[in-house]
Amino acid sequence: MRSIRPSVSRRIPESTVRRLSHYLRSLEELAREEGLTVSSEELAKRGQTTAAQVRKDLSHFGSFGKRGLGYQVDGLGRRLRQILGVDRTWRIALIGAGRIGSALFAYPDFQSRGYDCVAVFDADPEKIGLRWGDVIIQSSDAIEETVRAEAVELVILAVPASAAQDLAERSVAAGAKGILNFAPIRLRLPKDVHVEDVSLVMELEALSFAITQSGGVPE
Amino acid sequence: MRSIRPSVSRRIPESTVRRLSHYLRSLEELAREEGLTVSSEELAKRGQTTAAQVRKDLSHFGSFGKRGLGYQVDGLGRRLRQILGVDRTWRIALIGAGRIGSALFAYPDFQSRGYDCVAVFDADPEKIGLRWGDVIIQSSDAIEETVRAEAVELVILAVPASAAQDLAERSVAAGAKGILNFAPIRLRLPKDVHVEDVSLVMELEALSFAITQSGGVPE
DNA sequence: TTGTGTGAATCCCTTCACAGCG
DNA sequence: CGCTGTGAAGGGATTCACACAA
Repeated sequence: MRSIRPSVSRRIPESTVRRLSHYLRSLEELAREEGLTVSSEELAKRGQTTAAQVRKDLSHFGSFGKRGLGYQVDGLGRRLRQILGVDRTWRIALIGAGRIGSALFAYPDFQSRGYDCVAVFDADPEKIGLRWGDVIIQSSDAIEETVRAEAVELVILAVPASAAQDLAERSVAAGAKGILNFAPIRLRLPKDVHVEDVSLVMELEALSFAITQSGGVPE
Repeated sequence: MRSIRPSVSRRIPESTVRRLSHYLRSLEELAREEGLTVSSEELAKRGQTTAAQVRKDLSHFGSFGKRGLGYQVDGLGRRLRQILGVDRTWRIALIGAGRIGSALFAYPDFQSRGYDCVAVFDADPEKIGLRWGDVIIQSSDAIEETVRAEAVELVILAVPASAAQDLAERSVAAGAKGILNFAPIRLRLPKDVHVEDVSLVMELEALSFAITQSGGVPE
């Protein structure tokens, strides 16, 4: 039997993926309320984009709508979850049990959205051995072994910049395929490893720039 | 006297701003090490882009380099700080003193990069009155008054989605010009207010998508 | 000779407009 | 008639290539 997963030859830009996430979020809201179908118009309004954009985005993956009617809310939701790869559970590990790490660990949407944190690592001897929920914090030395043994696919890196590259490389060597990186450096990794950077400083600088440019700050 | 700030008529895309941040980061590293000049080549390598892109990005704001030589590290750094608007102190407020809020508050780069947190708000009566560093957590009811009185320009919103829109509107009404939004909703605000969204779920979904699409998941 | 600054060419994303299906 | 799906057009960002300055 052929693959049932909508996969695609054309390279899909990051911006499209972001919008797909938005559409999924909108569909989840709609499902909670009522409405069996949505139009691209309605999805566009909620996603802060245009109807044509919605249709084009979806068309990369197939024809999910009915002409004259719109899209079925639950049907499209299921397809989007398949497309985004969130119709399954992902095994993730958290590296860094500091402030950001602990905030992330407690983030309610992780578990509920199928991201199952199966390991936590930290370099601080004071933290090693502590129990967080179902997992016990391990030494960073155990990364290779545990990532491999637990079949961790995604790693959340919440450590200082100085440690990030090394820990990332070791995670990847042990089988991790994606990294959500909070450290303020650009990781150098094989190109088949996917990295998403979250840089608070950069976000703030983008705000500073926008406000400065828009003439709020004279002289 | 005319403005000394490099401001520009052409609309600068978000992606360019991101790269400018990267260049600044690279320049700071270079300044710590040695090297009085850098080439666009070198900046490109560190910023994960191309030399032509570096030159094009900078050319939007002026001619900062010397032909045959490159860019002066400290000089370009100063210009970039001006361009990004980080050659000054920004008064910010943190709304939401939960896990994410407290992690952000303690984030060392905030203070060191000129973001001065002058107020913290929370809705939880247990938290109101607590002292964090130099500030005392206030009730969310005080947002209008304090944002105005303290001349807060930037707000970091780290509250549940259900409260975000209201608190954002009130901050803006009191004078805030930019919002760094951690709540998983699209805020609807006047278009002269700048919003940057940080959505952990979306970042994870982007990773899931990339891994799924790159054929890691057969069948 | 080296490396910037920049028009021109290219590529890619978004928008348009409409054919076609329900 | 309503709304999707999609080729074509349009617009913006990136890349190319080279004149030119040090």
